[in-house]
Amino acid sequence: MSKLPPKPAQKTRIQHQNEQLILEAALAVFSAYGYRGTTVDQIAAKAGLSKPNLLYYFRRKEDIYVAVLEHTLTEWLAPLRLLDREKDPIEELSAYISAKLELSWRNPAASRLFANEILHGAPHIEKYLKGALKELVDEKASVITHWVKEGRMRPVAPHHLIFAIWAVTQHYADFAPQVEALLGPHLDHATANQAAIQILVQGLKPAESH
Amino acid sequence: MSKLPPKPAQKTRIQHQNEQLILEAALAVFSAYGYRGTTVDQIAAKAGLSKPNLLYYFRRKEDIYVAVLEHTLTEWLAPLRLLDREKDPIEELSAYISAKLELSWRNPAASRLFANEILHGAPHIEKYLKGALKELVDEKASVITHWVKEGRMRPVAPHHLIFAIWAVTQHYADFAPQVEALLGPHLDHATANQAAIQILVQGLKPAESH
DNA sequence: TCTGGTCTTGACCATTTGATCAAGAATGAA
DNA sequence: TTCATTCTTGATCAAATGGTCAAGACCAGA
Repeated sequence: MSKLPPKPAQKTRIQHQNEQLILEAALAVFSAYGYRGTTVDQIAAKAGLSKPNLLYYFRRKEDIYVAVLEHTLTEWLAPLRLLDREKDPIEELSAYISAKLELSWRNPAASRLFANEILHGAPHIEKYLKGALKELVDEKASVITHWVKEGRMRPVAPHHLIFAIWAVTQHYADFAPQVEALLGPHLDHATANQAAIQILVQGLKPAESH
Repeated sequence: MSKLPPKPAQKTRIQHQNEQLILEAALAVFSAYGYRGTTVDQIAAKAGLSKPNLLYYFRRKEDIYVAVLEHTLTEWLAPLRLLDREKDPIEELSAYISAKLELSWRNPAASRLFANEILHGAPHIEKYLKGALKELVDEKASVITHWVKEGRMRPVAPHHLIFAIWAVTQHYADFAPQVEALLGPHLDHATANQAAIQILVQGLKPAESH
């Protein structure tokens, strides 16, 4: 919650740099071991700082966690904002799936951090889920409903469609060890991308379109 | 790994009963707080035993965890075995999705325990993933390929289809706080079930079938 | 160079927690 | 009832861990 760094609203060069180091290290460690499984020492070591020095920037372990979590949420949700009701639903949803998959490949740690938080009851982001997130999702759900009404896609429960897209795309990050164990060396981003789009979107094309 | 309970292969009535209590309590606590977030005291309290007494049945905390995890895997995978290559693919896959969803509603703790384990690198079940699980999944993937070859369903990457089904169905257990926050009181099992089947399976119907 | 604020750290503390153990209580077969 | 085995627990320990603090090093503007 409180960032600590002393009085001045103005950040020092060193402050900026070290906070960045800490956030990057914390993301890696928290996402790998969970909140309770992570020690302040681990984060400090990964960031190349001493433990007291790290605690100079973030007074409590929880402050680091919250900072990393909030820092991640924005990026993670950005693609959803792009859904445009004026454009073609199939193309829009396909693009959204691709964007989410790209995030999973590029930053799996962020996905896992988020998954872990929710898996354990989302104690730090309850307000966010019921506030900003719900607002955005409800809006995009209405876009889907709009598409359905216009006959541009088959009827579907919009919220559940969004859940399905999230579930499938984040699965490749969150369950990576399982995916790799089962696909072996055959794991290919392009193939996964194509399969995900086909599975999730094929059935939504309006009846007359093929 | 090692179960401890002394020499006799024969289990006492009390042994059987207390081990059961412990496994149930451990599933609840581990799935809620993760491995590191769980204390032996918590499990003992939930099971109604003293800590030393609990450690009489399972020597180490990790032994309890492994026992619960293995105990869960079998049940969790059972529905997949039922996929029958001789029957209709759409009906078979729909039934599989329903069965998996039913598990998520009935035993979300098991789903979360499993998700947490994989999320953190699957350190305890690596062999299982690459062994028994891979074997089963490869076999069922070949069933899907068989269906495709016979033209009974559209071409699809079989492993990715299985991933998608897992992802969507388990999402309702693993991300329950998010689902509830976004659906509010509108969360309805039947609706979710219908939506999941439609989204995942609709696009797989062969072209001429509608 | 001087100086006030910023940054860094070794030493330390209190608490939590996994695990042990000896001693006693309960159990059940003969 | 007897008694060997199984079961239970209060007391205790060592290690891990989040967090503090005082003292010193460093930095940048005047």
